[in-house]
Amino acid sequence: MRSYEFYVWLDRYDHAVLRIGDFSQLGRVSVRTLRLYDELDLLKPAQVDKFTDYRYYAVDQLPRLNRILVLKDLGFSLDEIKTMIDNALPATQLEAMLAKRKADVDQQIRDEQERLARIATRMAYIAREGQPPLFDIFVKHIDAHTLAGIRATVANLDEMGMERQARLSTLYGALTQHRLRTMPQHIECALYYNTEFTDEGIDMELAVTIDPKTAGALAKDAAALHIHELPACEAATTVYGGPVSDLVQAISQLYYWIGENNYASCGPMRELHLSGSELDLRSARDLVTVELQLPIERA
Amino acid sequence: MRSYEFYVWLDRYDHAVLRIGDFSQLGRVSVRTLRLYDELDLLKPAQVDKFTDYRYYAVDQLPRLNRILVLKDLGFSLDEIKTMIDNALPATQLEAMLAKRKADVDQQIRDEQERLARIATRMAYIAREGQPPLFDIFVKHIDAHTLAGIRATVANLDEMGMERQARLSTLYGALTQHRLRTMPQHIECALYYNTEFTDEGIDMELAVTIDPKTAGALAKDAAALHIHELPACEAATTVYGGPVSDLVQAISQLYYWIGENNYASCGPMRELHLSGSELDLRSARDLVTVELQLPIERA
DNA sequence: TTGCTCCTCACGTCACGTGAGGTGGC
DNA sequence: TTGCTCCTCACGTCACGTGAGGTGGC
Repeated sequence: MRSYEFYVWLDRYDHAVLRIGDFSQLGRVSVRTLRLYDELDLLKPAQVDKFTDYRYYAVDQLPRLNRILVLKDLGFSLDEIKTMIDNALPATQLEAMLAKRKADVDQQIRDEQERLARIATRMAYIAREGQPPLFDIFVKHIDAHTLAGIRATVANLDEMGMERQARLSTLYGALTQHRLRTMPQHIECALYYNTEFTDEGIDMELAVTIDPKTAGALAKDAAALHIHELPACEAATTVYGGPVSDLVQAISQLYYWIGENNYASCGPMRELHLSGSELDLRSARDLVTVELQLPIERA
Repeated sequence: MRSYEFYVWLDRYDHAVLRIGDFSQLGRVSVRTLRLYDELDLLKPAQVDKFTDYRYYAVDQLPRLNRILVLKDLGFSLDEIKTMIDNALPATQLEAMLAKRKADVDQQIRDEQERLARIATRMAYIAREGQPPLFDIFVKHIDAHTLAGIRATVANLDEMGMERQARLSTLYGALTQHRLRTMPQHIECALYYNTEFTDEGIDMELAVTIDPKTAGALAKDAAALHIHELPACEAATTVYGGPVSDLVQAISQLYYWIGENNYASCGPMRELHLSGSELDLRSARDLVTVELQLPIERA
């Protein structure tokens, strides 16, 4: 064959040994990648020139390279691949690793599909309203809290403001009377027990978070107060900043959003007063910062 | 309210200004994250103590933080979020960005689903055979090549070896006779034109890659040779290393794999002789390294 | 000799987590 | 004064890409 006038592949790499550039082309990886795999002991060159440090690879190293690439493609890290290849793991262990990988990918697909719904919701909003949503809604985990509150039904929206301030006064009065020590960072909040948005017969509670350790004693002392545990939950939440009067928009947006994203509410909506007590409000045009939490579950 | 014996939230943060730790708890992000967002000008503290460099945040900065978190959750980078928030982009541009994001997520879901199939294939193999596959198969893009070859039908497997070596001799003879200069790294290969695996009436071609620039002249000169372009394609590929006699296992695995992963073959299978010319083989037990490429399309 | 290939650092990527080492605030 | 919180570096993450600066091979 040496007499042919064209270069036969074997002429150049007589013992089927390739320089790194040629091996990288055959294997469809970068030279940098081969150097990295060498360094990580994932794939060492068949030989290394002791004077020039040139790396030389044998063609029959391709299967090993391909095994690495396949496992990488399945989503394993180079570290995991090293374990899988070097230790010749038993089949059961390989199956376990693959099963784990499969579960992870399954989960990731579900996550991406939910993300897709959230993107679609936002796109629909902008298409409809011509601007980004005023309230950014997302799901987060809410820890359990212990509350001391006063629950009552308000006849309609007109009476809401007065009613609420009256209840709050009573609440704080009772707390003072019983010399209550709450959590250092207690938060004032309102709960809405109606299962959907309504403008009359509003069943609500005004409350503050209290130290669960004192809850037992308090329950006996202050019978007027509703002492109860608010369970931990997942909730669609948003922080509203603006005049009290427009808070209702945020609330309805929240209900709309959970519908779009395939959730259903599963508990009273919680309204946290972040910018101070509602007792300090003088007008519906006063600015407040309020966090809304709507407990949800998959519909 | 100051007279209450418990700490009211407003007592501590009189103007609803929080230290970084408290703001990070309210916003459900780490302190480190807030510092980063400060540095990136994504969310600057409402005020910074000029002596201590303490960062102080206002409660009404929560909506901005949440907007950042929501956009991050949709998959935007902090850089993109900065553009979206700072420049008050027009709705059309926001929609375009969201549409792009949606397309990306769509694609990612499809990718992950295909990955899932590949994982399942491998799991099934290991469950069935008790060991990882001998040949690692994956899909890659193959560029177009120009070939000079000799096509013939081989009656059955017994005659295969002799037939092939005879054809190859003819091929190399013709190339020599016409003083052909091929690509420096030309590769010898075999093509299988039967659309599925068969052991008789095998329609095949033995060929070498040639420089496309010389293909025209060659076609006139060497009428005995089949000069043609092998189109670019996607192919399921594997590199087989071992005795020639077991190569057939790799071939059948390849066909099995594409079925499992919902592909169909769409062209003749290509067999590249990586470890040298088939002419040098003396026995079916000789070791070879061969790359198999099976052109595919979605079934 | 001229290109071309190879070599070894070493920085950059992305969004933080995790110390180290030091200081302010109640 | 003692914890607790805050501060600023600065390294690590993961799998490479991309030069910089220098040398071997045909």
